[in-house]
Amino acid sequence: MLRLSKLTDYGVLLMTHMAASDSGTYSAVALAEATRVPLPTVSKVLKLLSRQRLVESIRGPRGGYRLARSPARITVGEIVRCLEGGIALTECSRDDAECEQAPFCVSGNGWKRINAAVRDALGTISLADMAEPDFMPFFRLQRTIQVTEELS
Amino acid sequence: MLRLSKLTDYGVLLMTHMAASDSGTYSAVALAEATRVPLPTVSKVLKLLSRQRLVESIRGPRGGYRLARSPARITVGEIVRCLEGGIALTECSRDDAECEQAPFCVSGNGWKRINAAVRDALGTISLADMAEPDFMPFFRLQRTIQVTEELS
DNA sequence: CTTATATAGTACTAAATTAGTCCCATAAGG
DNA sequence: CCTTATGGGACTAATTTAGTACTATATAAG
Ligand code: FES
Ligand code: FES
Repeated sequence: MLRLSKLTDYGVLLMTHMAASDSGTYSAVALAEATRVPLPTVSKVLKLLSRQRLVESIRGPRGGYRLARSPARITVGEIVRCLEGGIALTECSRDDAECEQAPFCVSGNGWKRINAAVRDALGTISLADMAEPDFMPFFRLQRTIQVTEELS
Repeated sequence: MLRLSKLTDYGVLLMTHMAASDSGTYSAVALAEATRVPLPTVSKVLKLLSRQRLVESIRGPRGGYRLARSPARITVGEIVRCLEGGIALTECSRDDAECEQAPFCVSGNGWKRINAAVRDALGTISLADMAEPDFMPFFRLQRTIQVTEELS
């Protein structure tokens, strides 16, 4: 299904929640209740997010998590990359490791290009966009103008 | 990793091979040898592709598989949809089934939009593009022009 | 009509990945 | 201190995916 893991789904959900109602910091418990995601899982996801500094953590009583940057400056792509460990549709398109059957393969660069397109799509949508209920993405048009200028 | 299944990878690989050297029909055995993918697996993939009429099958001696349409008219997106059973990054974004935690969820439409972007990216790249070794995707530029015109 | 070749369908097993939970360590406020 | 909260890691269960095998069906050639 070309699916993201549930962990990633949760991650975006949690962060979007934080972006939507910005009451400063949230404890894992509070987020679990608000989103109906099981607490241990919420905890796990936030820990992962905090390692890559997508959220900041405050320990101790009155502690919790808060977004590390403003929602507009955090992209869905970053969250995906953090929780999935990269964005690569196929082995061949990973930046490291070469595919074992490269010598017999004609597809070569195609996948790399497709990946770039997907990364681009994910990298253009911010948490602020996700939190906006009637979000209509004109991101594609923005790109358009940009590229068109380059063209001429 | 936001990965496609290996089956999908194989599918694209096999069909790209058929697109590149169009010697009519290929038997599963021939394709397995050419691509170094294990025969039973090749067989499985081709069967799946044939059900959705992405390849045509000819039974009996001198039989095999061939592309159902010209390479330029088959998109990578179609192959992915066939072998992954759809293109949906999250539960919420599937056309059917509603996500169970929709009532508590703020992300709402965001995923649908992201999916549309990904689908768009996959649907714009054809087998002919994949088979082209030095494929430089101007697909985005093509879109650009298109959209720009609409803009005015 | 018989035989060899090749796909169709399906069922099954094994492997890998992912999800989810738990425990203990650490930090900080009251 | 003692309570609250995160940090890290390890572990188990569940799900998904990969791969294989077997039987049935179609067809071309002799
Ligand atoms: S299949 Fe990996 S390089 Fe093409
Ligand atoms: S998490 Fe499913 S609708 Fe938002």
